[in-house]
Amino acid sequence: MQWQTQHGRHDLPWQQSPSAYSVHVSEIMLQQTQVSTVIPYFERWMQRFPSLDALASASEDDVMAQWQGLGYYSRARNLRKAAAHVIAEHGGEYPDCLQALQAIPGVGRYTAGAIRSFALQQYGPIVDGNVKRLYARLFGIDGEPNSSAFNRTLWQLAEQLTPHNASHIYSQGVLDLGATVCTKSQPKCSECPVQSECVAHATGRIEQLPNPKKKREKPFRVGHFSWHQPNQHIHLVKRSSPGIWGGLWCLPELPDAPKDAELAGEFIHQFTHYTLHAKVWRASTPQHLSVKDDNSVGYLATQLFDLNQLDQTGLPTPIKQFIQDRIALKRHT
DNA sequence: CAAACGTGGGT
DNA sequence: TACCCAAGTTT
Repeated sequence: MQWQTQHGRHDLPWQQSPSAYSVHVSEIMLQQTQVSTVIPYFERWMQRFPSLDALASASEDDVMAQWQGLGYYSRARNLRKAAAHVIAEHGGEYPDCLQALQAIPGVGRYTAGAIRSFALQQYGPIVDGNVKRLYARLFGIDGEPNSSAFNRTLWQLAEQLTPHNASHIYSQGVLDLGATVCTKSQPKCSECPVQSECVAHATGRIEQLPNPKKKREKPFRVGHFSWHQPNQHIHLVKRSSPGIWGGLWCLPELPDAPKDAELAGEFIHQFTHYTLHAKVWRASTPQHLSVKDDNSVGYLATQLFDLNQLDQTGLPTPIKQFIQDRIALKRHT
């Protein structure tokens, strides 16, 4: 806690006059996403949706457009649902017990602890990637990453070590220590306040802890999309959720390559769990059919968008990129 | 419990 | 280039 006060981070946007709402928003955005990526999104979000009420009364399309590019879009859909939930179930005031916090859509054990700590300044243990790395090294914990046994051990440590007074300073401390000193590669052990107590440092196992995750092979998938562009408009469909890019507007996805169609373009996109080879086919008529997640075909909301106002529409990043590249290309030829 | 769920930064 | 993985949650 002393280290946190002297060397921790204090100037992040969500640390300035934090409310339960702003802490909630920042914590959801920060899930699996780096601080530097989140900062501009957080600032725009708080401008556009400054309060729980503003968010609850916004349309899903508005919310998705603000989230566009951040990824893991269920976070945005859940955040909007969460605003309605807190208003309906708690009269617009965040609950303070961990169990009630975890009942909020999109809020799991980590985020519940973070809201307790950072917004309510109450006892709120947290375990995230930073904390796992820090504790695994400090206490020399081997174990399959993300196994229940490994997680159980870490949460138990967090619950024991987190103080009941000024919990927020401790929680921010372990977060910042993991993020800035006990880093994945080339940790700054000479700057670490607990170096003398660190099992991994004493036994020369910094590089081995936490244990590496076993990697799975990444499948390769082909996706077919249709391109229908009548006079400066582009035909898009709203994707269903759950499923990849759920809630975003996208080129209609086809079950197969259409017969006798002309290829408008193609691109490769890397997801965490698979590689997508997208082929985009010219269509003279709009395609209302779309492939759903389970490979079934359904009808989705469909709309023509002015090519000049795609900025205010939530599209998957590679699809938006493809459209913009193609428009620019056409302008030159 | 494994797998789904996005995108981009760092080495 | 090819990985790893980042303030995780849900199914």
